Amino acid sequence: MFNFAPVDEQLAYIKKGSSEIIRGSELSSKLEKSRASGTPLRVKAGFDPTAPDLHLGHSVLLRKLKHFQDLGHTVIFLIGDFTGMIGDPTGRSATRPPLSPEEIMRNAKTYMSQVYKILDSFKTEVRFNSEWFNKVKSEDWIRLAAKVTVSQMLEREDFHKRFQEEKPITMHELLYPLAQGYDSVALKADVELGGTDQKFNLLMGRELQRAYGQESQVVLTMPILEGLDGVQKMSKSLGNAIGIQEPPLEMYGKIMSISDEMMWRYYELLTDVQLPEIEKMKRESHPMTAKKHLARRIVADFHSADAAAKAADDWAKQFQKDEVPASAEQVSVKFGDIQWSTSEDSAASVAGRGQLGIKLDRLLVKCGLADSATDATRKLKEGAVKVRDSVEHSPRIYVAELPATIALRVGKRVKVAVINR
RNA sequence: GCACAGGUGGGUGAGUGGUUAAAGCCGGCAGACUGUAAAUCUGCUCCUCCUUGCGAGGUACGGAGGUUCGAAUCCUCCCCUGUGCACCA
Repeated sequence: MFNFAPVDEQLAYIKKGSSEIIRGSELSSKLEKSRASGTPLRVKAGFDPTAPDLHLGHSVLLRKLKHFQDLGHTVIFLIGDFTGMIGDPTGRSATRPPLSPEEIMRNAKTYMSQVYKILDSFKTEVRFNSEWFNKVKSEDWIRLAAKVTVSQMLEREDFHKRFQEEKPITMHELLYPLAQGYDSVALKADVELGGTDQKFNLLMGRELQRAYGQESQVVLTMPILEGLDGVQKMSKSLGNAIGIQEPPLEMYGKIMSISDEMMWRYYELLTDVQLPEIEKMKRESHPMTAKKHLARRIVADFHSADAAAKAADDWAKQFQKDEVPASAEQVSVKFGDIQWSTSEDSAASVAGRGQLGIKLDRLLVKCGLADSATDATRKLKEGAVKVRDSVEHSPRIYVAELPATIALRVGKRVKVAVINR
């Protein structure tokens, strides 16, 4: 039997960094009971199966789940493969095509390989909500839907707002909170974690559990981490995310690019550094030093201390010293795709010099440094492109022989093109 | 089903027959500045091609047709969204 820590110790650990606990008193009594009976609490968190690329925003929640594991409780990692068909209507409503069982399994695997960077795989119960929803009959849905009123549903901020603004709300979206709430019933969850934006759905779980004669779960919300812009929530689709699988240098660089103000929030939500220590750094450290420390710390969490040290080094080269970092991404390009040989005379003049003509705009596109040839041309005009450390305006360059290695830079981004026959 | 109001570039939102590839703002990118950033200032922000030019072409204002020398702008039909009406007659 697991020897649970005293309840107030557990409470303090759980509360740290969390946004809201509904209700604290219920959590205490659940912990009390759990400790007395030696039964771990069932702590649930649901995840969407369509977005298997986790980022630091997700890790805020995962870290809290880990805390529960540390305390000896059972974490249920719920993959919403059924609810994924609806798609949480938060924000834009885009109907998603149902995933095939194979896709779901594949996504689940990708998920877990990432999740276990934070969670303890031995203490995690992975479930899919299709497990029970596939058995639910039409009449069960009606019974379920009968438990909640329309006005209750419209209390949800997102629905309310769209209703007010005369924007579309489809029926199936209303099913989402219902389904998520029912998950808690099916799992007999004691606690459910989610972002503050999930509050409504989480509360629906409480409501439904009560309606189905269960003790209501405790709802624990975590703050939503802002992305690189420091304003909007971190999300892959907003393009302001730091993925937990990103290479060390990229991860390090992105963390360094957040604002000084945001850095403290990241400290708070993404590291185990204690608040007093954070306050001390705020007063005494140079912001850049503190940020480097943060970046290094987070990279070390997802990669290794060595990788983090190397990333720090490379970053300094790339951004501070204007050099090409050792781990700059290499892109291999076929000469045939970028050669300059359309007109006879130019080919001759090139041949005359014994050099090979390369169309820079295409090369930039191939390397992912420009969106299109037109875009590349613009960037060249702007003087944003550096080839082998010097600014290049001309759309073509020459190399003496193949294979050739060329360091390309557009703004702060650096890539190394390896050109082959 | 009927009536009314809408559907414009990544997002907002102007634009009601002709220098409109489409204002302004936001976002994004780049340059200067710097401590990586933030702030500020400046430039850019549909695609293709090249002789890189205040170049040439091609696409673009829900969809399809039409009127016109010329349409995001007018007409027709269709699709989509929202609102109201609906029963008691």
